[in-house]
Amino acid sequence: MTQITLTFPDGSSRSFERGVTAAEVARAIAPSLGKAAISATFNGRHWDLQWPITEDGTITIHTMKDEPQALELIRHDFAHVMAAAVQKLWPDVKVTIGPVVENGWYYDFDRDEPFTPEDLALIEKEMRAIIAAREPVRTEVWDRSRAIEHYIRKNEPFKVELIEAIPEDEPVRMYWHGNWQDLCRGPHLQNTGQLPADAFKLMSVAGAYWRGDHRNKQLQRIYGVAFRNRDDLKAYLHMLEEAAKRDHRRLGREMELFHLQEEAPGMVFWHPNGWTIYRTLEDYMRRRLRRAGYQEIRTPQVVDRILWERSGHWEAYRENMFIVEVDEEGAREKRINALKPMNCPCHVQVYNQGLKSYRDLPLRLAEFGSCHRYESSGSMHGLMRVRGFVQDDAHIFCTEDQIEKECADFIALLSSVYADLGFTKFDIRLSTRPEVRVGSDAIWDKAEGALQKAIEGLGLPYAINPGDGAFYGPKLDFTLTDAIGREWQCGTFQCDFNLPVRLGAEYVGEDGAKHRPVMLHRAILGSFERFIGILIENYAGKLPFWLAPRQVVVASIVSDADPYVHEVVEKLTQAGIRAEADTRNEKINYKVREHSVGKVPAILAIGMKEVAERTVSIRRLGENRTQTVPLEEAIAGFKAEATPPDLRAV
RNA sequence: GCUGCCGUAGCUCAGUGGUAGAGCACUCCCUUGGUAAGGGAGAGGUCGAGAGUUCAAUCCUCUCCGGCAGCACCA
Repeated sequence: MTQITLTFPDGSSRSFERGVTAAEVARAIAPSLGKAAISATFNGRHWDLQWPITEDGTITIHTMKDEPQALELIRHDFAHVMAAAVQKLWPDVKVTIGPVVENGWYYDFDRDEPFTPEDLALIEKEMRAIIAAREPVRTEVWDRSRAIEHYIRKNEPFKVELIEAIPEDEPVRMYWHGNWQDLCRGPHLQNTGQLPADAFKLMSVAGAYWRGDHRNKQLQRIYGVAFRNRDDLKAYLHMLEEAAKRDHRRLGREMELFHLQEEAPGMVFWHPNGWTIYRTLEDYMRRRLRRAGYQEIRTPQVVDRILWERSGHWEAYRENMFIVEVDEEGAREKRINALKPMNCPCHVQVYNQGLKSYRDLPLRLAEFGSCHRYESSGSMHGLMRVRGFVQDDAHIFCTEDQIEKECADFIALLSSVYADLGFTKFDIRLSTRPEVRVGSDAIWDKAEGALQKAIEGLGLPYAINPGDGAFYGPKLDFTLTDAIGREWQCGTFQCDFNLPVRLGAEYVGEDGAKHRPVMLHRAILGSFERFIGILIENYAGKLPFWLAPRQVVVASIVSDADPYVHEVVEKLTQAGIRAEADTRNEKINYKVREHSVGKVPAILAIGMKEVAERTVSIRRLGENRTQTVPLEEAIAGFKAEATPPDLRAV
């Protein structure tokens, strides 16, 4: 018949005429809901209020209170309103796509002239005008050929391409915001007046390739952010400022950790403070690896191209390698070497020395391997992406049957290391066989199964990325979440069926015959440089005591206290604490401020009272109260705190 | 690598077709001060590099180097 039954979230249901719109349903429930409604979810799909409903189903009416739906609509409508504003200001600009992204949206335009910051201000003004005009939003389904013709006539080639890519069985939908029309899946608000004119901001313009492919035309992408109200926008902008304050490039300078300069782009100059963090972390990792059954090795930085040809890197990776030519007078021929971009081929060389027995497996070779990669200029970023870096690398040579155990042990180690370094949440992603690959299906089955069983055996959740494995084997990626919710892929565990073949790695099995070992590439931190960048940002520079480069500064309040200050520093130093004296001719306020800015975890202020009582007055970073304790007690406390987590008594 | 923006004192930034300025930091002096900047004085720059236009370029143009944002890349 012409009646349909709609079921509501509370389980109740009502019948409506076929073709009823969600807007009408909302009004039927309550006039107030009719006014507040912005969209509806019908049978699991987020949809416009104005779209006719023609079948039974479950329906949820959304209002601005439903944050996810409200934000999706707001941001999506803003994308359209922005595009409308741009075409109003510059009618010959071609439109492409404008999706909702985290915190806002972007829209890609094709325009010869670049958009300037002044243009952004103009666009924002025009957008406000469109919002103020309360332009109605409407939608229609168009015949495919009509839509294509329409866009050919309007000279919008990108839209034509988009329509052509829509699957045949999907409708081609058009939306209008006032007179401005766009191809769009929806859903949208009822009118532009529903947009919060004071809760959006255009952030930046940047180049972006059409459909993300660098062979395509580069478009101009305008990014905007939008929220439900002004306060949310302000909170977001404030969060951005806070994030900028914990930028490791800025903190690296303020805390005198490292610097970068033109003559060595992407290569880190570590200063004493930064290098202290680095070595503390390296010492920690060395202990953890040794206890986990790894043997540390060291292999050459500069290696003849012949080895890279044999490993296959020369062919596949040459563009990204630093090439070293020796221009020796009288040399018969010029040898071409490369700075190693990775350690694995060298590790196979170590493995290949001497005949290996199955009794030697698994053999775990670790190296804090210094690598160089010629990263493209645009991709470098502080410590996070550099050209010279050191990996906490190791390769495990094992049999196929040992993969699962090695994988499980690795994940346990990684999890414990992350926890020690302050990261309790991490995700695992399993990448399985790609179309182009080496190795038999049997070995892929076995390896993928081993990885899967290892994770499941530990009871950990994981996601699968089908087809995303390397050509040489399946892999696990480990992504940790930092203090402000950002995710960083650091750890990796990769099976490799290729390199042992290419470089001729073998072992003698129980049967007396020669076999290929499987090679497992694995890293926990990834690179020391990047991981230290992540640590700095995670802790906003306030590193845990054991990692802090300067753990204690002892500051005199009056110069008569200087001898005692030096005595305190000496005692702390003897106890293994990284302590410094500050006996400068400055007031204690000045010293406290400076060392607080420098993120020193503990400042000891010494006046004549402390000298007389042989105590110290401790001020901890971030606290503005002090505690006066006997010197020996303070030293014992700091000593305990300075102990790395893996060396603490349980 | 691509698009856009940027490069002036150690840092953060202002500024002008006639060879430069602030705050902080630095040095010295005064000050010995009890928990986030005490006061005064001084020193400090080939205005990223090169070429061009001009009587004259830090400023305008071009090339290069580096940085920032995004895109692409990260085997």
